[in-house]
Amino acid sequence: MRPKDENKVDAIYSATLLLNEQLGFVGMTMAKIAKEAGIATGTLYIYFKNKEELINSLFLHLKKQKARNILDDLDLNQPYKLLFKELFDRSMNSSVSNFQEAAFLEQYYRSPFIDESVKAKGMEPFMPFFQIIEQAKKELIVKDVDNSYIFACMNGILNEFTKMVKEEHIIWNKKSSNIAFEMLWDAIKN
Amino acid sequence: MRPKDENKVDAIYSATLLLNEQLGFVGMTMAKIAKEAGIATGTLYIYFKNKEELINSLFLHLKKQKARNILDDLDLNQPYKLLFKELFDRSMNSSVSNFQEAAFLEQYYRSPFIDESVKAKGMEPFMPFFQIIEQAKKELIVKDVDNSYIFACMNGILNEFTKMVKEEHIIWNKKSSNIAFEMLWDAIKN
DNA sequence: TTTATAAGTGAATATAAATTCATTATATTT
DNA sequence: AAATATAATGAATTTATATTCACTTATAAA
Repeated sequence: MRPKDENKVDAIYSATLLLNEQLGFVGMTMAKIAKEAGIATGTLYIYFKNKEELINSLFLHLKKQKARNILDDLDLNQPYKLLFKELFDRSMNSSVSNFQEAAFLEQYYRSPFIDESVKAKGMEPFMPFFQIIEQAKKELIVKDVDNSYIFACMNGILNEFTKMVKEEHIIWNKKSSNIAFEMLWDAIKN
Repeated sequence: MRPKDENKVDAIYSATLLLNEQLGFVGMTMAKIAKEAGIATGTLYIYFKNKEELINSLFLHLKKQKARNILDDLDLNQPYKLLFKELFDRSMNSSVSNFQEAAFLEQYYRSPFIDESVKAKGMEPFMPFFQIIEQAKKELIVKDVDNSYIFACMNGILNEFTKMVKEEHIIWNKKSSNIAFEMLWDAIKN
């Protein structure tokens, strides 16, 4: 027998992300994905049943990767402000160095390919993050508002700063990340 | 002669927005748009040269509409915090009651249909808004940081709250809008 | 009324994309 | 080294979508 070349999955994912960044889901055809990945069109169908499955697999892959980037080896025994700064920096670094992810998610969430159960599964790796917010609220560090509000502020600010950095309206370095974080912290701190 | 029925343009825009909301640009075909608008496919091509032109026209239409919603008859002679609250409420009301707009823009900005000159033209109606921020910074009301930072915070928080409201994680009323605004204000105030 | 002109139609055509499949190439196993 | 199972290929097929066009209908002007 001949084994599958698991590098190909990565190549396919990369190609898909690149094409999405450039042209969105509309411009992302199976033929172009294959060409960009350096394989034949038919080979795509050896690794994925069809386009829908390819897209949903990539979605889960990105979610898991992001959760790892943000949560792996996180030191929980530090003052909350530092902990949130750490989370903020990790999120920004992950988003900025992997901007294609955000671009992909935007398209995914409003596409005919989306699978609601897959979407829900994508949240699972982030559970520890929600627990941190809960705990910070209990200890009166963070505003006593519904989780959604905290979440909206963090996510919203993160998303927009990522875009600003990507569009080169902001240079991302220690100074700018401190300014940005202080704004976020002011928004959510008690 | 027979005149064009200008109501049809509105019907086409509405149909396009609805389809985009449901299925994104991928699921938005000319045949479906026509059917949803209650006209024949061919009629679309009387009002718009092709799909690209339809999409770019709709983009400009939405931008102008939003600028009107936010800026028309704005009372500039009030304390800055109230002025920003007014802007925040108007933006949220406009976004929430017209969520399809945000969904459309998300897809538009990363599609093969985008026309950079049209995109730039879409910013024009918002110039007065930028001037308000500038002035508030001069008067030391708002943090003395680059405009992009202020903008990222406002936009980010607005976007995320809109999504939260749309996904029914937050109910939008006087109370919740006050909480949300206080978070935003804390983020940008000096 | 009649006529001229453009709107409106939807089936037909052209184009493009997803998927299949007969065939070839390659890595394991015996 | 031969046999075998699966990966890989890319042209052919199927399916979907944008656009056109011959024709019909509605309206304004004559």
